[in-house]
Amino acid sequence: MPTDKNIDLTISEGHASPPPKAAKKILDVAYDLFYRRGIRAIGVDEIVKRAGVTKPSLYRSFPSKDELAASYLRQYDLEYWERFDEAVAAHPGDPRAQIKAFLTRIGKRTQVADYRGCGMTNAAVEYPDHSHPARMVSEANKQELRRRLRAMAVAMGAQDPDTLGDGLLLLIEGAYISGQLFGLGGPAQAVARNADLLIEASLKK
Amino acid sequence: MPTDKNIDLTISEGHASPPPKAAKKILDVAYDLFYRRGIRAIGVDEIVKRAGVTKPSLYRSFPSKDELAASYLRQYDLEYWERFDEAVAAHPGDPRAQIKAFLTRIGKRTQVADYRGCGMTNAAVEYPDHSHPARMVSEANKQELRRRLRAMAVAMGAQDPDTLGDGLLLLIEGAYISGQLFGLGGPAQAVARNADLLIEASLKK
DNA sequence: TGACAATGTTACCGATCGGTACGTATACAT
DNA sequence: ATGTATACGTACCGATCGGTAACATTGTCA
Repeated sequence: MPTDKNIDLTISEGHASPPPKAAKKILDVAYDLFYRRGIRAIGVDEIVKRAGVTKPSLYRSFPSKDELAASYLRQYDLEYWERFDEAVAAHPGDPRAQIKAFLTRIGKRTQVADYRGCGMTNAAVEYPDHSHPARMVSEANKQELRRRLRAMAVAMGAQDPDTLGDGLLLLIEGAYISGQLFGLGGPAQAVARNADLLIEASLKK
Repeated sequence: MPTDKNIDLTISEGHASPPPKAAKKILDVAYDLFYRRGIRAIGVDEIVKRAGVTKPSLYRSFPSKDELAASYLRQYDLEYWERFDEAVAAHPGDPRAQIKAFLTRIGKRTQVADYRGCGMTNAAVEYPDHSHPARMVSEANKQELRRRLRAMAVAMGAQDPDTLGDGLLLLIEGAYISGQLFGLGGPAQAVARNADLLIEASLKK
């Protein structure tokens, strides 16, 4: 079947053909609009208009709006773990400092006007149906987050690593949500402090 | 101006006229659909169909879909504080036990299939615009939650009550979100345990 | 019996939704 | 130059969106 839609947006290097420029523009615009205003709130017409392309161009690169939303989240996923790994790399062998660095960054990020939380979390709220393409990306991302946090709780020497890992996840999700709910001066700025208290209380004596 | 739409759904007692039956049916159905599937995902046509009424009936009782959504959240708000006050009343003068009771209940509630989190939180995610009627109800509810939690942190004798109150709020919001993200066996079941650890670590020595 | 308020009925509005049939322009290899 | 493939644009589709106009029907109370 020659109906292979070009979802793979890999930028071909050097001499190779630098293909679908439209697809990249579309995904960039969709990323911004979906994140800031919500997926359901944005129609494909607005996306193609802002991207300076036309609708058929969108549907040549993406099989549906739902799949475009999933692509947006896959991009979000990439950048999410980049940020996560930066915090980890900044404190080699010190998981507690890694967590603190990651949460301090989140806490800061929530303290800007019109902060919109986590794109993954938001997408899951918008699409309760577990079979929706966007939600599946979101759920996979969160499972991975849970896995990493629990592993770090083990490395920290927690009495009950699963409980601590999950507690950290709750604080993080709480920061994402309350960041967009309260705006400046909200509870999210206290996330790193509370996480550190929780860690301290969870270590083996 | 005689355009007083009947948003007040007070049930008149006894002999008084038991008016708008349609409005109640509409709000009940809207409540269920908005909560389970999301506000943006549900059209007014589906609401009136499931309620067994017609569209003009809806627009005689509610000025717009947005206002119907706000009414849904006002109802949600009422029931929310009912549940909160139940946990408080169960442990008079013992804020720590009150929190524990409230969070244990949340933790249990999240452990059912197709749990959909907090209607207030979800609405805020669906409507980033701060001027949207539904979002305004949601934000007011969360401000009140923050106020109460901080007051309870004071009553518990926390070293830094604002930080503890906000930490509890983060855990709660995290439970709402991860409850619907992870389904059974998710991190939300650990919310009460983590809250208690955090409280213990936050008290004056 | 008459008046009023609440609900129902039917039909409609313009706007927007996600998605597509089909013709055109451009690039490159031969 | 010509064929071939790929990318793009014009114009359109049916369905649904939130919302309304105009009128008929019902039940209640005076």
